[in-house]
Amino acid sequence: MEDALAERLLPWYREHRRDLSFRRTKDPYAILVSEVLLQRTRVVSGVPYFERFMARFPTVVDLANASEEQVLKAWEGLGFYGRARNLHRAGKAIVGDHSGQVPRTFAGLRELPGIGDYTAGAVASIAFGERVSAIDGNAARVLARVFRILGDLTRGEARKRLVGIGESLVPPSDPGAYNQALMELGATVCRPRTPLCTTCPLGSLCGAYRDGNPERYPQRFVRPPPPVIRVAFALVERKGKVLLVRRPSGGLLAGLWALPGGEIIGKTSAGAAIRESLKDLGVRGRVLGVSGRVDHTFSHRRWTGTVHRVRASGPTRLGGDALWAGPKEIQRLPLVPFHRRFLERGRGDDAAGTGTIRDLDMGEPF
DNA sequence: TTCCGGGATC
DNA sequence: GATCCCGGAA
Repeated sequence: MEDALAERLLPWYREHRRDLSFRRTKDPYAILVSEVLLQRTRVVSGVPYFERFMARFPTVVDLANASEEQVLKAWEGLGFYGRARNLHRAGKAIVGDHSGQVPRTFAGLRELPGIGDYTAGAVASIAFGERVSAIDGNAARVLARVFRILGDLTRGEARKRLVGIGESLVPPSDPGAYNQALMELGATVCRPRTPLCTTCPLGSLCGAYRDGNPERYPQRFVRPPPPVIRVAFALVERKGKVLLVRRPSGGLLAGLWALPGGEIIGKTSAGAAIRESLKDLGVRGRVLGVSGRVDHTFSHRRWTGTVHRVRASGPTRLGGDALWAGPKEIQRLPLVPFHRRFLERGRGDDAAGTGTIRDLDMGEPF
């Protein structure tokens, strides 16, 4: 079985692999970028980001010299923004501690921020030919089916079995192609639902296929629906500019610029919540009405609520984490993706279809 | 509209 | 064990 898998996988891969830009490079830095960028991200949605990222930061020195804001801007829309910050830190470490050379071993790569077992294995095998495994979700699904691994593949005994089997199968020659082949098979043939077993190069090497129940693997576990959290944001206008605040450097949407506002605690009204957050920023004004709705689901919580137009009055002195943004800044800054549409729609009259929010003290100046 | 899949960190 | 997003499929 050991060699049989690789022997079937490699010819299949040469024939069927998708022609993707990140597969055309041998530059270890580019491979590292692509692997971080594809963490928890589908290949098709990651590719345009990869191309833009490499155009923007062609070398690790360019990345290391960039500001965190510039890196975040290139990441805007991809999600899991901690990845961007970690990749930036990794770039600085490569330049600062490794003479600008990407570490050539699994162990060396594993030390970099944002590089876990998967990414270290992928870069070590693909860029440097080290015989290590790289088991992403696609590869895990293939192995779970071939070897009929039951249980939760992310932890415990099932995880151990998966990793043990995965490591034992990596061939000494071209482990990078082998790892990519396994992942590619999972992505395109051994799909989560309705796998294309009739065209699979593994055929009856696969235990689940022989049993006639490939979809039984890997086992799925119920994911409880995320808690719904009320939010309210303010679209504050003054002299054609809009008020933005920088989100904290840790946590949700870390480091992105956003409309002021956020989660609402308890029974506070949306209007009151907005007045409160603007008061904290030293901004005075009046809430005019609702200009849109937010309904956005993250990994672990769901935001639902409203965006309110606010007319600011009087002068304001803003700190470093707040600014009045004109069109130029709106274009240049990394923004919360689902806030951007409110800014680009411009001054937007109170949108129809959002329903009228009855907030009796709405128009009060504050 | 809901569901689901895809790694790392602390 | 809890935190961190998005887009395509259903």
